[in-house]
Amino acid sequence: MSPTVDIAQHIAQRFETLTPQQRRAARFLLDHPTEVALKSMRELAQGAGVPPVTFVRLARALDFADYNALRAVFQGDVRQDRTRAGFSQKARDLQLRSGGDKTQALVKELFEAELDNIELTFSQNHPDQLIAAADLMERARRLFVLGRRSCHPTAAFFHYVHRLFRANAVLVPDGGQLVDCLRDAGPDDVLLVVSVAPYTADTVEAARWARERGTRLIAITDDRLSPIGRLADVVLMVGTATPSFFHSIVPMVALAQALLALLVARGGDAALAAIEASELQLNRFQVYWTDGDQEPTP
Amino acid sequence: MSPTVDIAQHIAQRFETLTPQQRRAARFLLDHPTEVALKSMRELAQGAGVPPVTFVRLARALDFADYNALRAVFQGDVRQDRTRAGFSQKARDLQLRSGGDKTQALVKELFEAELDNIELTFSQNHPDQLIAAADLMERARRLFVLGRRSCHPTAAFFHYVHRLFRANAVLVPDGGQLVDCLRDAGPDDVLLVVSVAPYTADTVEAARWARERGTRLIAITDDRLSPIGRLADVVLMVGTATPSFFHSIVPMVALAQALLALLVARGGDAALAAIEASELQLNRFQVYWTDGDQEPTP
DNA sequence: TGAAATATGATTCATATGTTGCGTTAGCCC
DNA sequence: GGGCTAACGCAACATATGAATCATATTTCA
Repeated sequence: MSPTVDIAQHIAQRFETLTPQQRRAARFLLDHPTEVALKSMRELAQGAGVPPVTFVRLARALDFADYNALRAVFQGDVRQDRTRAGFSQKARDLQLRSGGDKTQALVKELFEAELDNIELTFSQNHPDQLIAAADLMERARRLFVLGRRSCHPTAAFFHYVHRLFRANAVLVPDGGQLVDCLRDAGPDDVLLVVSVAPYTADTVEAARWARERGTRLIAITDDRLSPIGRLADVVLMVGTATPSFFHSIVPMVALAQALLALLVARGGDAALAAIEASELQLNRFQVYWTDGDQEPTP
Repeated sequence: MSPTVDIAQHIAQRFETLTPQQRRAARFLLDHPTEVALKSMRELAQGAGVPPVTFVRLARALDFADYNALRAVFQGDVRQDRTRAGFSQKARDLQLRSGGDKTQALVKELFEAELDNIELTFSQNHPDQLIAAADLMERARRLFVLGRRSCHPTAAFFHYVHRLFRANAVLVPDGGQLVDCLRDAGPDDVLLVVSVAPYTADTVEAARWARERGTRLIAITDDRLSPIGRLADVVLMVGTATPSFFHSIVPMVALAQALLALLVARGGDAALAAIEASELQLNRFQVYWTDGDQEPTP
């Protein structure tokens, strides 16, 4: 795990306790980790739009002896990344005909952005975090799955597949009042929430509600410091960048799929048996189209 | 190792002209490029076993204005490596390899499969096909969007975003009878259908129905020869391979997003104005959460 | 060998950096 | 509104840093 994750988690945990200016500085740290390693405090301060002293206070607030100790973490990351990753770059060429067309260029960019998103998603989330999420979900009495608006499809997909091998998932509908669904959520339950900026107000509310009730929270989100990221027991990060006007949900879907795969992989025979039963049922109800030369792919 | 190559070559060329102590310092630079970027001259001097001033003299001997200019080269390398290769593939490979865990291997495979899926998707679909699909949709009176079961989230997402800039899309609900929705579909309408094997029976039916009525058909599917692929005016191909037990919907989502981006890019000012109106409306209804200390990062 | 030229490192200096102290401001509770 | 606490930022401080100076050591060549 790139250790930036550690410091990021630490910052996220303490984020509530930080003062507004310190939060601004903290955001800057996470947004520009390399600069932190390289530049001086005063330079960073200028970039972040805060006085230098804020970084000193931030370091202390995060239990570092001094600012140098904090910076040392970021410098350590740089060293590690460089020694590990080496310096070469994977040559990636989407073999689009060199049309020179603007539209073709756009399409190419769109797809490269998705590749980057997936890469980013899987580098930002150490398998241990996925495993931690799977742990929580396995032990859950009920698993509420929540995603509003553009995030709802991801939640719905997760729920659909999840129900193939386990019956305790509840999909919170996209319309209507959340509280109707979450009213009796308790400490034995888990809430999987999917949300990226801009965060829908009721999703934030739901996260707080869950937190107050002791319900464990797993968040698929784009900002550790967002209200949802801060509250979550497990944060799974996604990048949403794209040349399009609308954020990408590809990384969320990819994460959701990875979680599902993990759950089944760990669920063993019971999960497999459940899946088999689901398939039988679907076949029995003639859900799928059949043809002479066609056979149902598993 | 990319741009460090430049400085390395430069040093190699001048190496003969350097004094013995400067050579020692120069060797140290090339052996520890990351440290040069991070540490102070004095610290390096200690590590290299030369007095600090040697680095100043070395910088001048290499035609740099001062030591800072020399160090800036190394810092630039760090930045470049991190932003571009940075957290990417190779680092991740090594990370995962170091664990040796089976679960980690699974996670790695899952993500690599998605990368392959995206690449495959974009190599299988020439931009012209996306453009053809966009053409059809633009001219459509109504645009029916259909996806059953696991493909429904993709359809729903497409519909949600599409409605932000155009009002003529109709999402066929996942439950219930298709015919209720498509009854009056005609030759001026377009049906966007998302379906991969195993094909749900009613999706196939819907495709036939549309075809009979003269409704144009755009298919996001995994097989050109499937009943849906055969009937479609435009086929957009997706790969769905994954080590998971369930097929991946990531490529469909990526395609859907690409289509949306194309539609907006071609929609011009009208589309942008519609999006703006949508945003205003959402803000007005206070859909999104707002925070005081939040500010747009530069 | 001896003188000139070069190389080297200790010392010093001006500046940059991280930190501290203190006065001011802003928010909050009674 | 008044009193209180927390937050903030300016200015001063001690230290660290890069560079200049100069004396000494080493090399070079007659």
